[in-house]
Amino acid sequence: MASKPPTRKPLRKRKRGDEAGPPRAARLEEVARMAGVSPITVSRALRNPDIVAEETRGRIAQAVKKIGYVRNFNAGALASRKTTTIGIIVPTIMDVGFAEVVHGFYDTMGEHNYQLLLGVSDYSEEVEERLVRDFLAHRAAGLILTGVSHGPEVRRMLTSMAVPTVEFWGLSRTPIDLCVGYSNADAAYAMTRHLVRLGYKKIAFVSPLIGTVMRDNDRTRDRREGHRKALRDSGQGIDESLFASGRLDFQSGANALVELMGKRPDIEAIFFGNDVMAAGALMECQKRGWAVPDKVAIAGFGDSELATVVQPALTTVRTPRHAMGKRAAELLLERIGGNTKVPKVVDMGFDVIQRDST
Amino acid sequence: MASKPPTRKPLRKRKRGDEAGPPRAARLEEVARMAGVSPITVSRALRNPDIVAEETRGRIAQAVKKIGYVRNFNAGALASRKTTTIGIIVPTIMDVGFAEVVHGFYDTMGEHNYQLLLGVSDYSEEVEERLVRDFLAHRAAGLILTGVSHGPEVRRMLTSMAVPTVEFWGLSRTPIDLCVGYSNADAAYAMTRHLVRLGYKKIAFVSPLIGTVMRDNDRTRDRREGHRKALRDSGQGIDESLFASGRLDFQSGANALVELMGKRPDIEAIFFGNDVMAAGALMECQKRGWAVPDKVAIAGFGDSELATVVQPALTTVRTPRHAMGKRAAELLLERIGGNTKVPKVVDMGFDVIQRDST
DNA sequence: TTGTATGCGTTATCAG
DNA sequence: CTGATAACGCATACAA
Repeated sequence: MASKPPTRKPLRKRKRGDEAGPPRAARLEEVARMAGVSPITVSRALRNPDIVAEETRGRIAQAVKKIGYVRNFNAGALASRKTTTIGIIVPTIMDVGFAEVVHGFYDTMGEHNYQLLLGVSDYSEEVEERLVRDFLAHRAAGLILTGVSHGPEVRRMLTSMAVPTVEFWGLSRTPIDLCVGYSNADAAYAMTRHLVRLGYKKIAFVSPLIGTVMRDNDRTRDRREGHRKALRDSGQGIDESLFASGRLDFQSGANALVELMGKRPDIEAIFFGNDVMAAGALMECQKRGWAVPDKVAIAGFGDSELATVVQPALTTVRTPRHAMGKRAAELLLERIGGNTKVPKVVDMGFDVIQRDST
Repeated sequence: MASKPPTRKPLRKRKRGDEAGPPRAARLEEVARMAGVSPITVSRALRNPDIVAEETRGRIAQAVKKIGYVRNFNAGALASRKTTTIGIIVPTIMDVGFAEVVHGFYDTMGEHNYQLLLGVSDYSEEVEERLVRDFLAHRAAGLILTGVSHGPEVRRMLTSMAVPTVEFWGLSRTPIDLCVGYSNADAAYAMTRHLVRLGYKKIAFVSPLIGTVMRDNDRTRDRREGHRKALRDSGQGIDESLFASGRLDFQSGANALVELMGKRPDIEAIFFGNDVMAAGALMECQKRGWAVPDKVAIAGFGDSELATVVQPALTTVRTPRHAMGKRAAELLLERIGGNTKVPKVVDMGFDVIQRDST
């Protein structure tokens, strides 16, 4: 009995999915058959049309449309070990500040045909770690993280898997990979110095608290510390009764105002760590007929749209939210493209905006 | 020469990735080897721990940790033809309304270990179609779309690929698959009837416009039509000079107020199609010393946080944003789970909230 | 410019 | 409860 050449096609025993089941999506092969080419040519026509003859491309396009073929990124990712998926993690999307960064980031990445996996950490490092793990399971081409403080496991995973990563909204001396933001401490410092220059003496500070279990975070802490340093550098002592905190919303801003003025009527200015709280306080002043800035000056942080609408317009710190997102995208794209000479830490700066509330 | 049994492992010619290249992520096989089991057992231990012996599971967990193994969803998706990825498309994330729906949706889906692909359409059907195609390429397990008006190709793709889909923020008589929302027309109708009941006669309406090229959308149109119908049903004629429109932001709300009152000083109430514009108008009234609601009453739409903070508090329509997102998630989960008896259209209702601005 | 052979890392299926 | 085998649908490497 003559030995046969090794069987090349081990006759598919068609075990899977050949019965009823859900309608199976079309494959490259079917498009190829209809267009009279090989699957790899279809693959090429879809990913890089230029390298396929125009006439061939036309037949393929027709077949694709007729069959209603939709690419399978999962199969592609497996074969190429590449994805066009980016993971971004923010503490919340209910804060327009984060939404604005996501927006800036999204626009730029979208132009380059990347898709965005959105993760919301609710200010929890534990949740963040789970999200990072999930995104890595998707083999995300890159990751964007909020802030510069992350769990050790997050850092380990990202480093060991060598995933391009950008941390935003802060400046880190030891970024996981890349970092784009501004110094929250310097920004708050600048505002307090500004208030001192305007002649205010008793300057209170209100820290916004967030999360389901109310707490602050690295950015908020940095702002408070910047404020304290400014007071010291201005020769003013630190008076703990001039510090308050509250949930990051309008009502808590109003409450903080009332609480502070209640126990320290000599307060001349209040610096809120967030525009929303400052706006809440401003409206409370209006209700009570307290003159701003004559009875008490009010400053915010963030320069949200509110700031120019409230009466009087709010003095605040403008942070580069949209620009941060955009820059993060640009850096990430460079990094994914293999450029190793991108700057590790990018300082986007900030501006103190003097308006009528101080 | 004795015939050998058929070679099972056709000696991998190790063509790919065996040289330098980036650090290759660990595979199931390596974990399996270290734990002394087969890869499929590791796979099972990771996906469904209960069906693996506790002792085995322990060894596997150890190996996973030591190696730093991270699952590969792409390979898993290919093999199982399933993903835990959901695509959600909203017109923008800068509007807290959409952010709130996403939030409600995200929380519920997150609990069930789904990941979210975020798409922003910028109110464009063309962009929406591209996003749907991308999400289908990811083989998303389900899709969430804003509104009930979509391009024909979107409907075709989703139907032919039989992807569980929920349209939210509207009620459709012919949903692509499922639909959860409320009637914008009825909601606006209810508000205008309410204003009429309060005794207002000349009631203006302001339509918010959105997108990079300013335009309205099905939801905004429905609100305006609801308002018109309410006027007709109240025996009032339609006076086109009582209609205005403007970009959806504070300033445009203020502008619309000024414009309307300028040309029609007899206006008694203005119904804004969005709270943000209404709040802008309210603040403008304050600046100008116009009494609200005595000189002019103001109503909004959406019941955003602002509504209770502005002075006077804003009469508005409360829409079930968070609940819509949550319900959409629940429906989608049922649908993905194979439940075919879920309701196709879910009406979440709305509430007219009477406050001090009317 | 197009095609052939092969592997990507996992899971469904069936057998034990 | 665990394992052997065969897909899953596509893209890389190389050849033509």
